[in-house]
Amino acid sequence: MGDMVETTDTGLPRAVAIAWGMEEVPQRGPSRGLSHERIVGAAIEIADAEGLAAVTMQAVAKSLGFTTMSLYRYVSSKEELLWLMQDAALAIPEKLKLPADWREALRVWAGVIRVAYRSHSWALDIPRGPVSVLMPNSVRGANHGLAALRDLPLTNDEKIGVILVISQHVAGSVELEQNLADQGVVAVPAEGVKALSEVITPERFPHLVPVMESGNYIADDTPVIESDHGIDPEYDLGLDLLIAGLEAMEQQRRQNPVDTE
Amino acid sequence: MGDMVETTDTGLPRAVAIAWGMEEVPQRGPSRGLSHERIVGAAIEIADAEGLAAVTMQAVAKSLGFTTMSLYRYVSSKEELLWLMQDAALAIPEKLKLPADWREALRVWAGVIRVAYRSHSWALDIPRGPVSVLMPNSVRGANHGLAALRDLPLTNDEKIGVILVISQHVAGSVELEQNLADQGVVAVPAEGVKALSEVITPERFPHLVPVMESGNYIADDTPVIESDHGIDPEYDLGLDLLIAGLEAMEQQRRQNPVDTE
DNA sequence: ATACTCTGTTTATGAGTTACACAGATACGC
DNA sequence: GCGTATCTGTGTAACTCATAAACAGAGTAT
Repeated sequence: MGDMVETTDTGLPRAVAIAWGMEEVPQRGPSRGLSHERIVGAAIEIADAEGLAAVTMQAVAKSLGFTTMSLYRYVSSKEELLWLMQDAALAIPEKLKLPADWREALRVWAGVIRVAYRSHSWALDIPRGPVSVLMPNSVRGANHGLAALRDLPLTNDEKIGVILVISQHVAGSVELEQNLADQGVVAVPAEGVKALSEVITPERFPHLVPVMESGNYIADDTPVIESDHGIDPEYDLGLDLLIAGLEAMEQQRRQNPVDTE
Repeated sequence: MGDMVETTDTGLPRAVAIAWGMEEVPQRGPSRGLSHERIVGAAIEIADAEGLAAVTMQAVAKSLGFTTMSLYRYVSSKEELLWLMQDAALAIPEKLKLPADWREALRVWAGVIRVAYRSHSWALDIPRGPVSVLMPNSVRGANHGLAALRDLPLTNDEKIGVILVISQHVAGSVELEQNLADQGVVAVPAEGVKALSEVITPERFPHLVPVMESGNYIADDTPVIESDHGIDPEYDLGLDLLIAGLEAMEQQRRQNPVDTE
């Protein structure tokens, strides 16, 4: 179940209302010294510089020159702040010029999302749930994805499925990239490889061992060169496969039409 | 960069050594009252029952009838315990009978991974990084994935890419499912939908709005029936597309061979 | 003017990880 | 056998966090 999400009087999660600029600014009290924008901006700066774990209410408040508790006048919990950060970090342009060919369009779209994730990869550590889906940049992203798929003979549900799958692939590959990067490439020294080879034997893992030996699966000591063994190939491969799969589906649909409403 | 990972004298991360049963049991002191297995088991029980957030060193120790600090004789940090939990939760059988046809084999393989993830979905909240890759069940999974791809005309690097992409899809869809489930379906009441419709207009989001209106994208109030609107379709769609993409790639390779070593 | 409401602050609580020092248990070297 | 080094589980305590509660003052509506 999970704890309840703070909602406004419209029934929308507060984070959603804030992100869409729908929160009513109070009239009566003293004028405010802070704003959601400034708070979220400060939090993002910290996350960029020192990682999401360094984003504490105290750190954010301090960087703004306010006390910790003052933030709670703008945000009802840290979770809410994280949602606002996630949305703000994933900036997607409202207007996006997409190529006519759907393949190209999908590539451009995926690229835009990828750039957004990569520029603030900590945003992926914040759970994406029903709240995130209603946030402005998520909505913008979905709109563009559907635009790219416009001419494909798919049902609405299928189109939504496709953009979900693709954006998940993008998110997954960026996340992998990030995790490999910041767990600080565990270069296994020669002695470690020897120890492992006593449990990872060809008899127990007949398909894996040959691949490991021929490739750079385990980097024995040699510090993995970043640019060389990045996961761009993994991103490209996945996208290529998905697009090729869609082409096949398109072919099939053209021969065997389905009511796409 | 991230903090350093605790390693043994072989240079392997301690979690890896423990999981493979390579840690040397001390000789001299009093006999041990606990074991890694019992600790990890207790932690998993808690995670299953109350979620990963409920797994605190204190909770685990208490459920075993020991003090919090006693755990640190077995595990050098909470992070290490989490890695052990992740591996133990993702139990993959060492032997797995795969169909001859690679398409079927991939489906079976993906299904096995999916079942593992689903049975302890909190395991997905633990970052998968270079350490995870060396853990026994990860190695087992990779081995089976490569077995499924045995007959495809791909290079080793491509095969690794494919199993990465697929397992990422599986992980992503289970994670989505979990997040939707435990953020407790934010059913937006009618008033909220109305508020949203003032910012999510057909003019600003021409491709999205029609889809939303025709489908069940936003569930307005009506409590979403679990079984109905699950994300099985999303999982299936992604897997279908990837497999269709691989078929296309196979075709192309058979006509235009490449040295797959 | 007066009452109401909102501001930012101070203070305090409770949960969490983990360092450190201790008393006792156990096996190894002689 | 005996001492010694080593390992056990425990108690205490330091430190970091999120956040509840009460408060004094600022600004607006009546």
